[in-house]
Amino acid sequence: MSALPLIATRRSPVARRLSSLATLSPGDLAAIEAAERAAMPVRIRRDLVVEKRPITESKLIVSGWAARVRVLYDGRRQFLSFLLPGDLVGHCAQSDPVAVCSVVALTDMLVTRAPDSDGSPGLTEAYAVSRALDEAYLLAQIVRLGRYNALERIADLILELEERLSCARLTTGGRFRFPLTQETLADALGLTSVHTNRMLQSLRRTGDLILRGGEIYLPDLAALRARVGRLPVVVRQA
Amino acid sequence: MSALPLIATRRSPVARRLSSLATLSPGDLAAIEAAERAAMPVRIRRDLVVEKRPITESKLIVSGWAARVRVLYDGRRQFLSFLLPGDLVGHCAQSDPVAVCSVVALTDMLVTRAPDSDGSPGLTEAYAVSRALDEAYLLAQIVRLGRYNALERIADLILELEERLSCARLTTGGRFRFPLTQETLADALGLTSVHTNRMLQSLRRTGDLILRGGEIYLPDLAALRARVGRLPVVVRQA
DNA sequence: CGCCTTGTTGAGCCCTTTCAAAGGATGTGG
DNA sequence: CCACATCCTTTGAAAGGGCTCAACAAGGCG
Repeated sequence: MSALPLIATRRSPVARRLSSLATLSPGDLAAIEAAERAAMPVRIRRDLVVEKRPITESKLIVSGWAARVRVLYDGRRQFLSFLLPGDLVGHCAQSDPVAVCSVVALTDMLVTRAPDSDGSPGLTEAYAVSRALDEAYLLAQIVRLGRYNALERIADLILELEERLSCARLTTGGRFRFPLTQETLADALGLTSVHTNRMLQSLRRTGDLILRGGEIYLPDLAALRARVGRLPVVVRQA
Repeated sequence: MSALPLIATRRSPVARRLSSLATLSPGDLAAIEAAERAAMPVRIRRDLVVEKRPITESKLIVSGWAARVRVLYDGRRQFLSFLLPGDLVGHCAQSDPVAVCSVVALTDMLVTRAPDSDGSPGLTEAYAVSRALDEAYLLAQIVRLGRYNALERIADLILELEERLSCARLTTGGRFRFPLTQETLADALGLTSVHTNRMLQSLRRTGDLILRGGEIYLPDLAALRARVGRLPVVVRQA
């Protein structure tokens, strides 16, 4: 216990994100650490959840990216949201729930069972806030698809990912790992990969975005936010 | 109590919808009826919820239509979802929640405070399922905007509304009240009202849809569903 | 080194938007 | 019961954003 400050600096991305959502007790953090040690690997392109199948447990992403996805009868594909380290998968209050969409790993991942929140006000609140954020990001996705043009969609989504990764301290000054292919990006943004490619080039030409070796660098976050009118997502009172 | 069957036939749309989500006790139904008697009127175009303001209570729609909405800095508007009789507004598990979008009345409405679910397994489950459905309809909206063309968007949304209104028995054989203007429809579907108008005409010409005097009639639900590949939304095991 | 996935580029087309303007409803007050 | 205002629907013409369909380059991996 005397080493708490030291331990704090060693916290994992998952612990950092959940801590940013609610005040967690030492016991909560210990439970998170234990869960992380028990994490299981999931390979890229594997399904974490399959649409229409019963949901058994709530999972927690330790590392790697996943996405909620729907595939239409004719092969068209739409990513609904991205799932990042510290995000919950399949958290749900009702009995006998059924998955309303699939969840697929976009990278190799580590996934664990989410620590039980019973009896922990901190985890209960963190999970509730996490759910509220999930919903807020779904709404943001709807606005992007409904009312943003291609360039705005790309910029806004990338800014959102930066914002979310920041909660887990997975960014440094507008720079972060970006494992999405242009086709994946396109299927999230309701565009074709060809057009996504051209718009990314446009953002690069204007110097708004530098994308190289699976890493993104946004030199001027504030300017880019202003350009697409982006406000940070807030779900609770300061 | 001896008159239960009679009472059952008199159930309100709200009671019918909530009953379709979970098994409700006579006490639950009584609480719903009491809430309905205490309903307050809300005039068309009034806000039920304002974005960024704290959420105080959970509301229940007794009659009329509303919509969750976001307005961009430049005036562009996007409806996120429609709220129909029996739907909950502002239901939320975390502490100090803030509204992530506004909710505006699309018609004159009656709205009441949602009966407290503490101590009622039936209402607790009904609310949980209602939330799960809300999310499922958000996902459906994302797919519509991301991967459907204009005609498919319109048809799919109208089919969804039919499906949802059916839970409250507010439809009869593919016929139901439809109070949306074409501009509202357009702002929900990420289209312009001009194009929405033309696509509606197209659906009328092909006989898929009859729209007159604020009422819609879908002569062949099954055929229309097949045409847009629509499956019913399911969130729990049968 | 060769395969396979991912990224890039060009040209033409089409769905949807934009910008007007007119036509119909609906409701209110005189 | 008509006049008038307002909101909603309808129509036309032209432009544009994003798509389609290739084909080719480049990069990672076994």
